[in-house]
Amino acid sequence: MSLTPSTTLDSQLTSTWGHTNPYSDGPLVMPGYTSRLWPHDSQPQFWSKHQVWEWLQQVMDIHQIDASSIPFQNFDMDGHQLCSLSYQDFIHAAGSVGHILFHNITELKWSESKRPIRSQVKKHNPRGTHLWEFIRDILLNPERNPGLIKWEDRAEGVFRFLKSEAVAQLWGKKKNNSSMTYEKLSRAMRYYYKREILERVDGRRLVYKFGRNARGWRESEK
DNA sequence: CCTCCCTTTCCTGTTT
DNA sequence: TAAACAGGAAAGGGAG
Repeated sequence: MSLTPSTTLDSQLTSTWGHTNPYSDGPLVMPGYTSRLWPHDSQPQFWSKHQVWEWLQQVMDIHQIDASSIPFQNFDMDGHQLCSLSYQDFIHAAGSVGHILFHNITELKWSESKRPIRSQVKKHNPRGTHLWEFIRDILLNPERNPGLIKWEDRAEGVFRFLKSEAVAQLWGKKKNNSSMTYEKLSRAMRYYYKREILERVDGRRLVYKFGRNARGWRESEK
């Protein structure tokens, strides 16, 4: 087996991710999906902006609501700000979805005071983020992931891998598998065609398109 | 212990 | 020629 020299990948990842502690500042590899939690993870008032965004994605997924239903930019705030919003604030920010969000965050605040470690965000997807969700989250965090994957057609959900091996290494890191390669990652991607999580894009290398069963990637409506 | 689901690994062949 | 793409086959492994 021949692999691209790891030094190349290391430098790609290092330049992309820097040396920040992945558990301290809006990690892409989400703490809620890994086995170890730290106390603040379950306390909404201590969430970072990224964690608020992560929570939004989760609630939308759980309720099978498309991400285009609410303007995510209205929730560009940290956990402290989120927790201070009134019911009316939620309705103003998210319309009919507002009451679902308000209910959810209220429950989280409540349950936190009784079972500090468990939160409902964690319960939903204990097996961890699936590959397509991992890819989606990279795409939705351009400021944290410059140059890994890029939208080709934002509205249609078409995207292209720019640093395929770097993404594979990152995926491997999340799965604690240092031997992950794009070759193997792409096989998993191809299985998504049948499930219509991805649609085939012919003739364009490293290009994929989200399918009807992929949720949470659409641009927010204005 | 078993089953289900989602990969992961490996492979052979094809295409760009 | 190297890198991607195509899928079959089978193993891995976590969750229930």
